Parts: sequence; C-alpha cells; structure tokens
Amino acid sequence: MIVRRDAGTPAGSDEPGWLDQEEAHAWVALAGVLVALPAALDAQLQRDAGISHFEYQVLAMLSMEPDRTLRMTRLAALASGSLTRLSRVVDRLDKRGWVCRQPDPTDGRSTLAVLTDAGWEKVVDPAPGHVAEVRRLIFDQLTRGQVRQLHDIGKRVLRAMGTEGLVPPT
Amino acid sequence: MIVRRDAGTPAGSDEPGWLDQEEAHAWVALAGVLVALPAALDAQLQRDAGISHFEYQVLAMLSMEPDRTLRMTRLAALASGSLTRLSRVVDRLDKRGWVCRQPDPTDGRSTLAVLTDAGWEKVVDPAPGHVAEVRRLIFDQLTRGQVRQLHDIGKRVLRAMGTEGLVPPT
DNA sequence: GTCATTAACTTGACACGGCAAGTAATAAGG
DNA sequence: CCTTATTACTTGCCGTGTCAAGTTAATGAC
Repeated sequence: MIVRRDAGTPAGSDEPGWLDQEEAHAWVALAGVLVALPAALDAQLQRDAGISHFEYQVLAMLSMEPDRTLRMTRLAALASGSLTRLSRVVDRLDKRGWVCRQPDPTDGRSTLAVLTDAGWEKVVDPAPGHVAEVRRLIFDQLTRGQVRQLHDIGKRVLRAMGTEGLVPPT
Repeated sequence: MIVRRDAGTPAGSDEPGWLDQEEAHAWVALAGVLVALPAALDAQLQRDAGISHFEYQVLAMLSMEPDRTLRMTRLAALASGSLTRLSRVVDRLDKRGWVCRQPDPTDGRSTLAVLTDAGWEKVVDPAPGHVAEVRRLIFDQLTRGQVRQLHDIGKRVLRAMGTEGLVPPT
C-alpha cells in the first residue's frame, strides 16, 4: 500500500479513491499489526513448545472434541487451513507422536485424526503461556471500551470479506 | 489459541491467566482478521497485477524515493522483510524487468535496487484498485470514531511488541 | 602496511504450502 | 447392477522463504 510521505491530503478531503490522514494513520498501524502480531505469537509458541501456530491450532481443535477426534476436512476448516496443508501437518504431528490417523468406520473415504496422550500434553502445556502472551500484547494494552470496539471492528471487517462464519456449527 | 466452547467464564471473572468473554470474542474476531485480511489483499493484488503483496511493497517503496533507488538493507527494512527474502524477490523483479541492480559507487559492498520505467508503471497501475480494496474492506465498514480507535489500538499493540518504529527516518 | 573484524549482500540446502493430478470409496442415474 | 459423478484425501512438483555459510569490500588495531 502506498501512503504518501509528503504533506499530502488536506484534512477534510474525502475523495473516494484515496485515504485521508486519519485513515492512512489507522492503516499504517493496522498493517504493522498484521505483520508483527502473527510473527510474535508464532515466535512465542516456537520458543516455548517448538511448534508452529498452525500446528498448535490443529492440536487445540482436536483437544476440544470430546473424543479428541476429527475428520480431516472438518479439522482443516476449524484450523483455517487448506486440506493439503493439514495433510502435511498431520504427517509431521504423526511422526512426532502427537496425533495418529485412523480409518473412519462409517465412511471409507475419510480419515480421522486422533490426538494422542502425548499430543494432549503438547497442547495443554503451552496454553497458559500462549494466553499470557495474547493478554500481554493486546488486552493489557486496551481499555474495556477498546476491547468492545475491537470486537465490533473485527466483526465488521470479517463481514465485508464474507469470512465471518468460517467455523461451521457441526 | 484455545477459546472454550462451553459455557465457560462467568462475566465478571478476571483471573489473570485467562480471557473473559468480551476478550475472547474480541480475540476470535481479531484472529479471523489476522488470517483473512492479508489473504484478501494478496489475492486482489495477485488477480489484478500478478504480483504478491511483498513484491508490491518493494516496488512501492522504491517508487517513493526521489531517484527510485534504495540500498538493499534499507529496502528490506522498509518493506518489512528479511534481507535474504528481498534478495530473492529482487532477482525475480529483475528478471521481469521491473527493477535492476547497480553497484553502489560510494560503497563497494552494497547493492542499489533501482526501479525501471516498467516497474514504475507496475506500481502506479494497480494502486487505485488496491486502495479501493482497503477502503472497501475496512474503512467503508467503520465509523469515524472507530477509525480513530483502530489507530489507537494498533499503536498500543505495536508499542507492546516493541515494533512501533519499524521504519527508520533516514 | 597488514591482519582481524565487521558489514552487506548472495547462495545452497532444506522446510513448507499450493496446485493439479491421482486414488479410493460412496452416491446417483438409468 | 453397472456406469458415472462426487467426495475425501494424498502426493509429485514447483515456487517461495529461512538459516547458515560463503564472498567481497570497508574499517580498526597495531
């Protein structure tokens, strides 16, 4: 995104094709967060548990199922990744002994990913640190009102992208 | 990040180690934005200009220099990427004729990346569409007050990450 | 002046994710 | 039933990014 460095747009301007100063400032800040926050969270998880954020997400989603089991396609959707990516990640997690694959008895096409006991520990163990990091970087910095605003702003942007309901109910 | 699906935390709770409901909702929304917004912006640029967001960033930073020239290290910092990554990207952009490398006459170690005329067009051409997409997905969805809140929230989070001043003045 | 250190990249080997093609099992039509 | 279509994955190939090591040039110490 180009943000003009020079004097630029007069404060009152609202040509539809450009961003005014307030918008430009907000955009710069948001773009910074978009780059740095995922990197920071990934780094914390990598440091404390030797695992990527996506891998953690996969383990976490399995850990929330009563039987610690999910079909690949559904797990991919829950973790917000492609099926290919999930397949590769489950390969790795399987090799490290944190999940295993099982054939689905009710449908021979589908594969079930099951969280092992070691995998359960791998998700429970770093969770407090991960939550603490999210709290430290975000919520400790914001007022109550800003937390609510953040929720509303996020919802609106997600709605505009048509990505609101990524997580199907069941 | 684990967000409990069941009834969970009582509304007034503020155990330091967990997120209360408002925070959890805000976090879910933010996490969604963190995943979907970069993907959406990348997709738009890829569709309209056949270029990644990082490549665009590189061209855009060069386009803002008076002589369309930057040293590799500084360009990497401005585009928020590693030097290795930049080196590879400049390879590609060079092959496509949008930038070229020149030896720095004042320091034999450093390399100058220079934007060509074709590269200038490649950055000017998709800019309106890119800005329009940012406006459509974000600023058209928000009130004036929310734009200001977004700016403030972003600044606070960046400060907590120690990543506020990514762009050195000169 | 010479040698060690530092700086500024570049490059090779590897990890990761995407796309398209392949495989196997179920569902749908006639 | 038997054929065709669809679903649910998996895999080969490729592009991209990272880390560590290599290269070349400038700087500092003596």
